[in-house]
Amino acid sequence: VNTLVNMTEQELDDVVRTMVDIYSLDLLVGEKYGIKSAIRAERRRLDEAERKKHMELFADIDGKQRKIDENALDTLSQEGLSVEEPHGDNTIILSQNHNFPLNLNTGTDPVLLLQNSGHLSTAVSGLMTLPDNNYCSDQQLKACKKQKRRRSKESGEDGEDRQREHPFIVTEPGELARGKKNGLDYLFDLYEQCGKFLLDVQHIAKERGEKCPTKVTNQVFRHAKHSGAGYINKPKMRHYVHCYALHCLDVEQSNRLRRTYKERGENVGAWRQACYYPLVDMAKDNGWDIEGVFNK
Amino acid sequence: VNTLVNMTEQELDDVVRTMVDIYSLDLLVGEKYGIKSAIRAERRRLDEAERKKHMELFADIDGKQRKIDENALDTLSQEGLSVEEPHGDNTIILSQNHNFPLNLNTGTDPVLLLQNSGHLSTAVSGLMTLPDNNYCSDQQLKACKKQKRRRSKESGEDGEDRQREHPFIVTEPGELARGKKNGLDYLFDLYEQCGKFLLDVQHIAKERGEKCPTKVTNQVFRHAKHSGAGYINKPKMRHYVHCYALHCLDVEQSNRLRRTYKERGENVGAWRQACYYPLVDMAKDNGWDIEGVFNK
DNA sequence: GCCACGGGCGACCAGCGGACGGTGAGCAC
DNA sequence: GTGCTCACCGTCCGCTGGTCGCCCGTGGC
Repeated sequence: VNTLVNMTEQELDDVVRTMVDIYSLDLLVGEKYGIKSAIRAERRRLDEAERKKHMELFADIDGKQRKIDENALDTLSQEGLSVEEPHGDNTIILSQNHNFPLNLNTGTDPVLLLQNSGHLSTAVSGLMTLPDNNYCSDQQLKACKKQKRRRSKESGEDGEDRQREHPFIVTEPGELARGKKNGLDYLFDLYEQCGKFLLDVQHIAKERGEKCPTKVTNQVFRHAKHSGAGYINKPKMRHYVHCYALHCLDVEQSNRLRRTYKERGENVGAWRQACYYPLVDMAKDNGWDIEGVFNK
Repeated sequence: VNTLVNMTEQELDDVVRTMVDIYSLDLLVGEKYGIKSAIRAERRRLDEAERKKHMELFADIDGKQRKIDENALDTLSQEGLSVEEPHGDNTIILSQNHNFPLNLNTGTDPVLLLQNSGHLSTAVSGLMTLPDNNYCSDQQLKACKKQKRRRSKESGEDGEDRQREHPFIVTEPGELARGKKNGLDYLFDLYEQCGKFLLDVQHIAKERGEKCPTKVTNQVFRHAKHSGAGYINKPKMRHYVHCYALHCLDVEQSNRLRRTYKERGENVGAWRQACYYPLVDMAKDNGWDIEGVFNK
C-alpha cells in the first residue's frame, strides 16, 4: 500500500488504461480473466484509501467527529463504486467533470445537490416535498441519478414534451418522405448518429479509464437522449437493426429492395421482414467471403 | 415467410452460425449492430411459426379445443423463448435433450415434474409441502429451473452435501498444502478448469447456433457446477483473478512472490494484495511491449 | 475443548440486453 | 368527420456481472 498511493492520478489513469488494453488482448487470446476489473477495483480501493488518509488529517483536528466522518466516507465511497456507469449522463460537454474522484455530483443537477447536502446536514427534515429526496436520504443517495432533470438543450434538437416520431414509410434512396412520415434514409441516419454517440461514450470512458463499451449499450442510448437526441430509442433501433445491416453490407441490394417495396406499396413492416432474406442468403451462399464487404 | 420455412433445421443452424460470425466481425469493425440477435430472433419466430402450423393441424381435428391449444402454445412458446440460456444446464451428457423445442422438463427433476402435473390437474392442494411447487403453478413454471436438484455425480467429483472448500494458504510452486488447506497450484488449476468449462460452453453454444460467450460468464459457472465441479464458484474465481493473471504473465515473478510471502508467513489475503503491484508495474513500465507475453 | 481469526461462497443488487403490445398518430374516404 | 390500420416506444422481465459479509472451518493453545 505504498507504490501506488505515491502515483499521481494521471499515472494511475495510464496504468488502468494500459491494463484495460492488456485485458482485451487477454480475452482475445482466451487465456485469462478479469485483470481489467481487478485493476479498476484496486484503483477505486486506493482512491478511497487516499481519501481516508486525508480525512484522518481532518479528523485529528476534531477528534469527536472522526468516527462519523469515516463512516460517512465508507458509505460515500461505496456509493462511488456503484456509480461508475451513470457517469455517461450529462457528458455532452466532454471536458467538464474530469478527475473528480467521487462522482456523486457528476451528472446530478447542481441545485438538487445543494438541496441534498442541506438536508443531510440538518437531519431528515419534514420540509422535503420531493419524494425523490426522501428516497435519497433513505437510500443514501442511491437513487439520485434517477431524478428527472430538465431537458438539456445542447445542440438545437430540443423538443419540449417530445412527441412520438412520425412513422417510417418505405422510400427509395434519396427520396424525402411526404406528409407526416419519415423516410428510410433518415432511419439509416439514426444508426449513423448512434455510432457517433457510441464513439462519444467510448472516448469519455477511455478518458476516465473506465469500462468502455464495444457496442451500442443502454448507456449509449442514455447518452443520446441526454444529448438531446430523444428521437433515438432502444426499441426502435433494435427493431430495424438488420435493415441497417443489409444497407451496410450491400447497398445495391438494399436499394433495390426499397424500390421494389415502395413500388408495390408495401408498408414498413413488410419491408423490414423482407430485409432478413437477402442477409440470410448472403450468409448461406458464401459463408466467409462476406468478410471483404466489412473492410469499411 | 417461405424461403426460410422450407429450410431444414440444419440449414437454419448453419445460417445462424454464419450470421453470428459475421456479426462478430461487424462489432470489431465497429460499424453495425445486432445482426446476430436479429437472426436469432427471426429463427425463433420461424420455429414458432412452424410449431403453430403443426398445432393447427391438430386443432382441425378437434375444433373446439383449438382456441385453447393456441393460447397454451403462445404461453409455452413464450416460455421457450426466455429459456434459451438455461439450456446450458445439465449438459454434461452432451447429446441428451437435443432438439427438444420446449425445454421445460430439461433440467427439472422428473419426480418433481410428476408432482407438478398432478397438482396442476387437481387444483392447488394443501398437500404441497414444497413452497416451490406453489410458485411453479402460480408463475407458470417459470421458477422450476431454480428447484434444488439432487447432486449430479458425473465424473467422480461428487461430495454429498458439498462442504466448504478448504482455505488457501501461500505455498511455493510444487508444494502441497499441509493440513486442511489448499495450495496455490491448486488455485491456478481451478482457473485452467474454468477455461475448459468455457470451451465446453462455447462448443455447445456453437453446436446450437446460440449466443456464444467469449469470457467466463455466469453460465460457465453454472455449467461447471452442474458438471460436478461444485468447488468452482464465481466469488472465489473473481477474488483471485489477478493472481492468476500474474501467474500467466510472468511465472517467474509470480513464483518469487509466492516464495517470499510463504517465507514471511503471510496469509493468503496479503499475498493476494501483493499480486496487484507487479501487474501494475508491468503495465506502467512498458505499456505495450507486454503484448508479446500474451502470444501464448 | 475452546476461542479468535480469516476467508469461502450464498445471496443480493443495479442495471443490462431483449421483448411486447397499448396507445394514439395517421390517412383514406 | 369518422374509422381503422399499424408502428412507436414506455415499460416490463430474466438475467448478468459484480459485490458484500455471514458463517463456520481451522489451528493454536
